[in-house]
Amino acid sequence: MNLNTDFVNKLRSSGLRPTKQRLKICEILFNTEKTFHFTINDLSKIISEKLNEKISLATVYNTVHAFKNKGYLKEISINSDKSYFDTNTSVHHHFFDEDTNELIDCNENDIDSINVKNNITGKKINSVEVLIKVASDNQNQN
Amino acid sequence: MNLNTDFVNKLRSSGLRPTKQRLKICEILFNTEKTFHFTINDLSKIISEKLNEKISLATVYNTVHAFKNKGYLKEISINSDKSYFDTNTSVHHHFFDEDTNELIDCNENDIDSINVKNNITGKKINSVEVLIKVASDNQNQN
DNA sequence: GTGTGTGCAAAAGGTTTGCAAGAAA
DNA sequence: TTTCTTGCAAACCTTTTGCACACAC
Repeated sequence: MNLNTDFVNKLRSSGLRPTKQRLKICEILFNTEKTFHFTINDLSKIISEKLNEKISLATVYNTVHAFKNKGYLKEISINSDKSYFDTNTSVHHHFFDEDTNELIDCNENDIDSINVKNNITGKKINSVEVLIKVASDNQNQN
Repeated sequence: MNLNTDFVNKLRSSGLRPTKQRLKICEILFNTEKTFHFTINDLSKIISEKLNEKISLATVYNTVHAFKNKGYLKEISINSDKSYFDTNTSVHHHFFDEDTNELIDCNENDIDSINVKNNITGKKINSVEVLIKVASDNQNQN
């Protein structure tokens, strides 16, 4: 299977050993045309549903963090009880639907690129994220 | 004391009973010239240091959430293990220093106002927040 | 064989909840 | 006296840790 070889190379090239578990997680995360958002919990469920085997939670956490550090995943800044990750690592922004807790990608043209005119001295900008919180039009939040 | 009366009115006008605990928390949060950022834990510490009495954690959580729902506080979207709140409820953006976990207000002129050209159908935009993550210039984040 | 990765269970940390006692209306 | 609020402890949930075993090289 070519894909598997691709993933093996991908992992190897970034110094991660291509273990069975990591390859399975690669398949789930990167073997789709569309990118998507997930929480660790989501991913854990997908693993146990799609594959008929279980990967330890600790390993899922390890792997996701390793992938994030290697730049294969992006963590999204939302104030939530859980962490959201994105398989789309390009610069883009998000809508967050407060009714459903759903994250939706912004199209590139939906927002002009952000120009940060002043930065903190001595620091380098790692990322600029825009989060647009939306909710049902007729909802009166307390 | 006038301030106290102000806070009593503020609370009453939004349907919150002006209890001793809520008034104390008002004093800490709103009786300063400068706005500031805090976590529940920060606030709890300030309470036990500044006042010589203790307010139960549950009450602090209750109060902060009540204030947030009434629009007296803003919750800031950061991906962090804790929630950050802001006594500055006007529209503004933030730097987040990943070295120190410090939140810093953007000046209004640092970023042009964001124009969201397309919204999700049937939803209303509640907020548009920009988070600029910065870190030390010579840091190599593995 | 050596070093890295996995899995389990336990621990940690922030937040929420249930309920009885207390305070405001 | 009725309703809202407080306080405590326990519960909850996500995430991290320690350690023994297994796997990759």
